[in-house]
Amino acid sequence: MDSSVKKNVTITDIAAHANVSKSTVSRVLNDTTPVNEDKRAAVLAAMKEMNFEPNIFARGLASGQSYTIGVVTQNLGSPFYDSIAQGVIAGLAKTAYSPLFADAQWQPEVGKAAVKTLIGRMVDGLIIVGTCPTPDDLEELNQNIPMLLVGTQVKQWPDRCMFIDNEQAAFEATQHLIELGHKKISHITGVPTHEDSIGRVKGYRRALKEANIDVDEDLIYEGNFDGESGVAGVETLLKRKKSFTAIFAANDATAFGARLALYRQGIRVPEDVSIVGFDDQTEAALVTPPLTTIQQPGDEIGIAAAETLLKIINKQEPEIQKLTAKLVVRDSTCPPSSGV
Amino acid sequence: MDSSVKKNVTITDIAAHANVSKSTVSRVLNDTTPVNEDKRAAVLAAMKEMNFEPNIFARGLASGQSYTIGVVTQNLGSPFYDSIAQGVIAGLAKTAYSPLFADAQWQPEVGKAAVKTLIGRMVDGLIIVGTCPTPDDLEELNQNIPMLLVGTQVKQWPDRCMFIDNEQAAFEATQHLIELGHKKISHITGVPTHEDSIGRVKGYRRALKEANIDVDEDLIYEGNFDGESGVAGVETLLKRKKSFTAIFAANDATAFGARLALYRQGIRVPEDVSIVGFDDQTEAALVTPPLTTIQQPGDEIGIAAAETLLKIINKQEPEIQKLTAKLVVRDSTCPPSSGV
DNA sequence: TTGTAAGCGTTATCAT
DNA sequence: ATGATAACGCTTACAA
Repeated sequence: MDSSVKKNVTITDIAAHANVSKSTVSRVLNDTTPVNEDKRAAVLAAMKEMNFEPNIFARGLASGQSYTIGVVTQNLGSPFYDSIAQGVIAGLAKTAYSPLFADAQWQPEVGKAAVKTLIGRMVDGLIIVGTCPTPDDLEELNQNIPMLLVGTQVKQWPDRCMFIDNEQAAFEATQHLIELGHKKISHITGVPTHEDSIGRVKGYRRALKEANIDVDEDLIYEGNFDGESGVAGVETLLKRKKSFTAIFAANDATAFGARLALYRQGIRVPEDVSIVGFDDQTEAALVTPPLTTIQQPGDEIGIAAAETLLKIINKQEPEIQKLTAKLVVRDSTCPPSSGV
Repeated sequence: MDSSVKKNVTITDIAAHANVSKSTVSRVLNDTTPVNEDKRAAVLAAMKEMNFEPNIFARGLASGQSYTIGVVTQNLGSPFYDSIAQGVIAGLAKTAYSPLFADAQWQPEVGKAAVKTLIGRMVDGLIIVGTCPTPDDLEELNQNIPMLLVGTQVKQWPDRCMFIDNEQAAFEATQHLIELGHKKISHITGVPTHEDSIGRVKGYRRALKEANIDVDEDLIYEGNFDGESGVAGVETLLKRKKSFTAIFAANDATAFGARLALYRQGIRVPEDVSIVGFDDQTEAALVTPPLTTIQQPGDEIGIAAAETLLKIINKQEPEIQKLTAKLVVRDSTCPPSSGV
């Protein structure tokens, strides 16, 4: 709690105080070479007494290490990605590393700039949440710096991606509906080009196929992961006059939107139409009716990502954990009745 | 799309390429001294061509500045605080500064450690989201480093806090209900000791008082800002057998919880009970019925905070903007009928 | 306006 | 095991 604004204490000061050379001080600081016990003690004492704190810039400049992890986020306010970011912060909290954030706004250009900034800041590794740089850029990156893609799947880098099996999860979501007796199941997709979305569509189709239910393309609506597309999806479906008794939405936001559109038409959930979402964001348990959804543990993913990246940085075996999503059944699904 | 992995480009390289000295390159980089237009152009061209990115450590070491802003967050997954954090990222995006995050988990101890880490990393300024260090710690901090508290109000530092007028906003929320004809209005509070919560309670009381409605203490339930407390609040209210026709919830999450509890009891919203929330988080517009709430622009607050802090750092006039919240009327409120 | 050169506080490479 | 000393990349007097 000393306030003095005097010059910062440097290893040179410590060296003088402990009667050793700068190098020795550096050695005890980094534990890189054996140092005699008495000298080490003297140095440690001096450091304590003088309240020494190493200058991270000098350190970084000289060593090339920054003890900083760059995190590229997508400022879409998506609760899932937010929770991943929070997880990364948590995962790094007890380590010597700190997370440095930059935002890509879902734009490859911006993402590229963000990465550039981060690299300019000499980050020791990169966690890219929700993709964004193009595969080419990624390829280039991956050779220069330890990197991990999180919350999404990029084919090119199976061992550098941390994601859940979207297809399988979507399969289970759809299967849940089928087991309840539904046959006319609609799917409102996410951004069609997004890997996650593609996987979920696949799972949906596979579940239907395995149950010998023909896929009716008119029951599939191409959305974009946000609430509005859920609203639009239901409105379109209704306009098409196709009857359906259930909806599998690509994520919770979409599910909320779909539920709202049904509400406006006086169509009951789940009595008339069942809904399954994807993400299990906080609100899923609070909406009416509480939403049956796929639980995707964003924070755990973030924590695991941080740990894994640190291992990669320290040249340990990467060991990508396979994170699993699971179905959480709440009140938005039930056996079909009339349908709509 | 050049891929070469060669050594990083330094100002020395740029200098050579542009036929000037290192100093000149530094000058155009920092805009600190006039430089001839042709040389400046040559330097700029070289920087672009060689894809130059200044090394932040070298810079920091030489100048004492880090071009880094420390951001202390509260990992509560609260959408409001998340959006502030996103806003800070956005506000810093186009500047030379980058945000360095650390998490305080709503614990003063952890917050203190977080701040220490950040300072050890020589951040040029500190943005503390949602408070956490104790006032004493803050006092000490404020003298050593430019600092801004965001999304909350701490009496001691009126000119270092960026927050909306909670009392006024709550007043308007309650007034809206009163104008619709409600007289028996319940309030489910946030964390009782939290400044924001205290302000909202005050606004609620003032609105009732100005309308000559007696405050019924039994209609006030002490919650804690999360969904569960909304559920518990309504259950308690119902158990107390006090009738009420409207609820003003301390935030949206609480409102969602309250709405769910009512739903479970078969009590309709808004026909039987109107609800007003606070925050206008994304889901507020998607729940059923869409929630009338106070719109608190988290991202704008974050952006403004970043800009303000930068001004403080650069010794310009602080000029704390007074950010305003406004009522967004949706479908969860209507004139009272029977009530419950 | 521009260039030279001396730091900034560490780490890393040599010898010793 | 320890100590000089040269980097690391940039800023900043000080000269010119």
